[in-house]
Amino acid sequence: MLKIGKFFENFLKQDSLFLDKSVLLSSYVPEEIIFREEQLQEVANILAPALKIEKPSNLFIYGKTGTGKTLSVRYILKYMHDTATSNNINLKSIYLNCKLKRVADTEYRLIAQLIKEFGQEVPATGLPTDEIYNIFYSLLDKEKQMILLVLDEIDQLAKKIGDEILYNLTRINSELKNSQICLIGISNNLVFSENLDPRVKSSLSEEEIVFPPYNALQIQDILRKRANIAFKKDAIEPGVIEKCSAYAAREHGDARRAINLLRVAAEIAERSGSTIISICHLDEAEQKVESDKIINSIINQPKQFQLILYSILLISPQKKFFFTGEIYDVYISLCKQSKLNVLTQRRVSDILAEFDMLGIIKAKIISKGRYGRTREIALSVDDNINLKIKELLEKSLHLSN
DNA sequence: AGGTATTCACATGAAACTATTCTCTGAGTTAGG
DNA sequence: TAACTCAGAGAATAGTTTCATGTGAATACCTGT
Repeated sequence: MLKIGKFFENFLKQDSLFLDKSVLLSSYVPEEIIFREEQLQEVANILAPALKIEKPSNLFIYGKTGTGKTLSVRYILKYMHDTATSNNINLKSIYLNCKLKRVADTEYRLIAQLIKEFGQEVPATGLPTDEIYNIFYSLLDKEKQMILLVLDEIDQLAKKIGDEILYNLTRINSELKNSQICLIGISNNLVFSENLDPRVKSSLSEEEIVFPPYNALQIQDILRKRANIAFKKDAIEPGVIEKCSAYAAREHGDARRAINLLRVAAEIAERSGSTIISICHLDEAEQKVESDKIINSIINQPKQFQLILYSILLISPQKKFFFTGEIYDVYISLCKQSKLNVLTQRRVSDILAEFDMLGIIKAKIISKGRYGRTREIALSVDDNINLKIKELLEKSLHLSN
């Protein structure tokens, strides 16, 4: 029996730290949600009329990432759904995440996705948008029903394609005879509705609820609660939970991040054969989470993006800050070398802005007075990740030296 | 010295273009009656 | 004549280019002392 065989043997023998890993995944909905009783009650109050097929007020929920918005809504919807089915009420709830690429990030696709929820398929392209609307309307109006439509990360949708679609959605009700639809918007962006068309704003946010961030103590409790279900007893070294929540609280009370961190730490601990999750595993996890996030976002980028990033990496050892023009020059020569076609500076500028959004670089727009205005760019990852990325890019772009 | 005006090197916006994928429609073609 | 094929028109979308306009402050250029 060879090494690998032995490895699997050991793997089987070694008992897992986990009792139930799914508890630490973001899809998990806990039995009870702590520190959100108030908000839950409010949401419930607002949506309750739906059970009597009376249209509830449209609802708008704000809060930063990891404050339990999505979780709470899903929780409420689940209970409403249960109540509805046991009382034979025709209530349907649809949850859509508007950020998901190729699912609900355009007007056409959003409606197409809704149609799909009603069990019909429409082609992904080829039909005019109003045709899609018509199909949707007739589908909706076939029977008397109440529909709760949850649009998660609705700010992304509005940012990308404008607020016209939201206006259309709010007006659906006046087109329908039998059904009624209630919109529940969820947004990470606290000022999102400020720059919305006033008509949309008033009808969309008839009710508003804000989810405040958790503080470090609350995150600790949340983590403990999950950890109790997820891990065996005494699998966690004291102090780990505290530190984990401190990481998350430092951001802005992002509970999802904290839970994720804990899961990764546990995985690392398990892989290293440890029977306990210790602080050092947590530190390692933090690094891994960070670098995974960045590396993942890079390998999914198209070639041109990668080439531009590679240009940045080429300059970066030489100085701390550099400017759009410098990167563009390097980029052009790289393009010539690898005979890719050259993008305009306009485009490169946009791509740099996207890198900034992704957190790969830190860009600040500065004015150098007589010498123009530009982005002052610095890499925001540390050197060892940096090297990894560079290797990765060289491989994927087939270039060396 | 102090105050304006210029000027650079991009940023930012809007519109238009390109290529790809897909539907729908109607003309032309084919096979069977 | 019904069924089939296939090209062409029209849509949606992503990625890009073209054209146009905006911008903050270091410098150049005045001005009056």
